[in-house]
Amino acid sequence: MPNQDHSIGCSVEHVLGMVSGKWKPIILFELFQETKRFSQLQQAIPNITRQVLTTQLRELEKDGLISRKVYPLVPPKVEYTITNLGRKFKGVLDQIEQIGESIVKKKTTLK
Amino acid sequence: MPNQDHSIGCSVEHVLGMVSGKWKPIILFELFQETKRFSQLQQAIPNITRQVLTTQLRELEKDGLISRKVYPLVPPKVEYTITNLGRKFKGVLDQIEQIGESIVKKKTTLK
DNA sequence: CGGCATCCCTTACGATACTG
DNA sequence: CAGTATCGTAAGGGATGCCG
Repeated sequence: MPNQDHSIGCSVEHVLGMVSGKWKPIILFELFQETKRFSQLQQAIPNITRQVLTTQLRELEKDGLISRKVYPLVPPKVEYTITNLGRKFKGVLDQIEQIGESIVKKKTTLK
Repeated sequence: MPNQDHSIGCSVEHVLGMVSGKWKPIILFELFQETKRFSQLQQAIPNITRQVLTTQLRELEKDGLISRKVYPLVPPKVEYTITNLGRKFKGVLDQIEQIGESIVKKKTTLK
């Protein structure tokens, strides 16, 4: 059943929600570069608490955008890697970034 | 000052917020097609209350994605039109829609 | 090191009733 | 027709403390 109606809008809403967390775009930008440990993400993103970082990572993992690998060591070591699905969002976020720049540019031009 | 740090993530977050309202993508899809009246949007989007539709439209207008034209008539007539800035989001939303489809396809393949 | 449990606060969203 | 005003609820995010 091909959808012509609002199931389209519905799926868009769902996918949009996958990257709409307050810190998710930043986390993804970090992981687009390379696989990183939890502590590396904490350092790369100051102002985020462990609790919130954990939550956002869990959601990204649940939605299949990143994968989580635990090394059974003491002390613990956990690595987060972008998945193929997660990589598909790079184009989207880059476009959004460009729109952001065009808005900033327009603002400065106005003054 | 060219930004290498998180002002990038910050602007992305801001732009993302512009389209992250629960109904905003749907509203934009409607207005990508053509200028529409308030009542047309209501009919096109069942399940949305007037209050919420009004709020989302006001936010889209405030962020410059749509423009609002009031015809001083009785009964009132108000038209909403996508702006140039708003049109820039078409590519983003189309990409997101494609990702959504790829996810749905993968799910059915798994079963 | 990388969590989870708990509490709090703000915001988004929604239902309903009234109005120029 | 196209709103505003008011109220209620739920979710997202944040601060802090404990744990294997």
